[in-house]
Amino acid sequence: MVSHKCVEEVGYKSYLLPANARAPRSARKRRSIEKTISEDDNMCAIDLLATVAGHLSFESGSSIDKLIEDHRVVTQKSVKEEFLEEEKPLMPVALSGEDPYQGSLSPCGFSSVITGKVENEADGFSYSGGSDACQVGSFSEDIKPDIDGDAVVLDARPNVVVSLGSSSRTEVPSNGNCSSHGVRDDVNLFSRDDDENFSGYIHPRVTKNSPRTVPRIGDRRIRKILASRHWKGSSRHADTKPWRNYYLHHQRSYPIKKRKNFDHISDSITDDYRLRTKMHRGSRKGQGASFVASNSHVKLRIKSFRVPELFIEIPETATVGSLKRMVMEAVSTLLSDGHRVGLMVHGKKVRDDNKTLHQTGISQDNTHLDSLDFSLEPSSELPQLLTSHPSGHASGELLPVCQAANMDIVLESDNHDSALFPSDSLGKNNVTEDSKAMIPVALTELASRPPCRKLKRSEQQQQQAAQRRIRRPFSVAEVEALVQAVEKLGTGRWRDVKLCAFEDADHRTYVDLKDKWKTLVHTAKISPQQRRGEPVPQELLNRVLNAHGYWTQQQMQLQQPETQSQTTEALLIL
DNA sequence: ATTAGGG
DNA sequence: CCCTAAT
Repeated sequence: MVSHKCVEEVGYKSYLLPANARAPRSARKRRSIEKTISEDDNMCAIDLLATVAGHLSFESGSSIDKLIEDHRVVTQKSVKEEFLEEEKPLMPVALSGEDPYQGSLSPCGFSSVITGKVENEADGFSYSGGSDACQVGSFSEDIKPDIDGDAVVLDARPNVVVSLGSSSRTEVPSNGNCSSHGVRDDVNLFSRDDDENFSGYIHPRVTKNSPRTVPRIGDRRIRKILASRHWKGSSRHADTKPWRNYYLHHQRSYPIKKRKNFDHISDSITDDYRLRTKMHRGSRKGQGASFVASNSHVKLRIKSFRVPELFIEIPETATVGSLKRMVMEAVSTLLSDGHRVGLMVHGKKVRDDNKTLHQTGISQDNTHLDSLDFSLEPSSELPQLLTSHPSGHASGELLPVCQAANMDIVLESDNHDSALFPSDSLGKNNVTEDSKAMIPVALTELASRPPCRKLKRSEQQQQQAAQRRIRRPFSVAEVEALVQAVEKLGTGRWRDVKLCAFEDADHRTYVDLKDKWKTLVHTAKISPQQRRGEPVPQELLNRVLNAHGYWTQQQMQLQQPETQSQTTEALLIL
């Protein structure tokens, strides 16, 4: 969140000498930006997903390592907002833009639902949210996790599609029109590579000067980093109340636990691989492999992940790109924070984890498979409706959150990589045999294995070494706030800049601000054609240049004895 | 804990 | 963004 509280104090292009504002550090307010959290809890959901997805995707020769490695990998298909009138009071969206400071996003629902669909037709790829694709981004990095032991290497490109359903459904769809006598083996999540990176979205506190274009955020360097870097870090920027963050203006960071995820992928895939190896030798990578049906296994294709009731509040002056990023972050958070998987058969929850699939009615030769639903549920915490006022102060206050827009977010897995799936395996001829299942492990483990097992110490250490904060491009509003703060405070007092303009933006450290200023200065110096990401208004860049020039000069003069007249003169000029 | 600068 | 050295 960007605050402009220092703006009023100084006019445009007015600068203060550094000596003025510097307060003794002892007197400065301290804020604890980072909180500790149980790593295990935090990673439950994503670990689980990693496990599930790992199984599913590996089985079919693809991988979702990219998704797991960074769940921003999403393509948004269509967006439609619907607001429930019955749901009470407040207008869910600040359409007027008059109070852009209160924009927030929060999931309203208690649980999210993953809908498992069993499909056997090639047309199962149809989307539920309409046909007008609206891509907003994805990854393009080629991540190849190295897996020990069986040395399984994945290099497929996951393509995950997230869409906002065109209808607000509160019930778990049961996919009735999908015949279920057979299932394909192409349970896949893979990321569409459209050269647009994602990261969490920071809700702009000020939106009147919003950019006019859909932002393009790209940091190709990430590619290199992701591929080669050995990440280190700790459990910083964790938060046990993920949803609260949305009401706190997305101030928290959600580090991507890459290594951790890889570990789990490795584990699950390794297990899977071993299991499968027993059945079919020689199909290590699964690519193009024609799977031989095996008895008493259920093969499932999870087509969509349903995440109902994400609450999004955003000024109408915000950009489409902003909205997309908000949704993106919401989905990311949903995927990454402590959730467990629930299972429903024909709409009934299956609570007994010890039941066999067969006992539950999940078997290769029945018709229950078409109404098998997986749901994401909060794993431990109480309903994640904790929030706080937009002012960002008192935390833990309860707000009537559920007044809102009722939007469905469907995370649909899809597969367009025909190379991985020979056409004959997609055709109808193999239906019967396909129905006899591959994916032997995934479902079983979903139902029985504790998704979050205790990690060995070595694993934990590895996980801890995987922290990297998600990339959160500065919005124009944030840049504006930063520029104004620096105009006022100078370039050497990032802590004060933080306090002045980003006090409520916990995810923006003074180092971040310093770095951003650095890049801003650079951006301002290069030609517009070379700039990437959401375009920063030239006017802002000019101010960046001005301020930068001024303060660097100021710094010079501080080193060399300065005269009073010089100082005064500088002030007058600026 | 901050600052400054390279990676 | 991360990492480090130096305050």
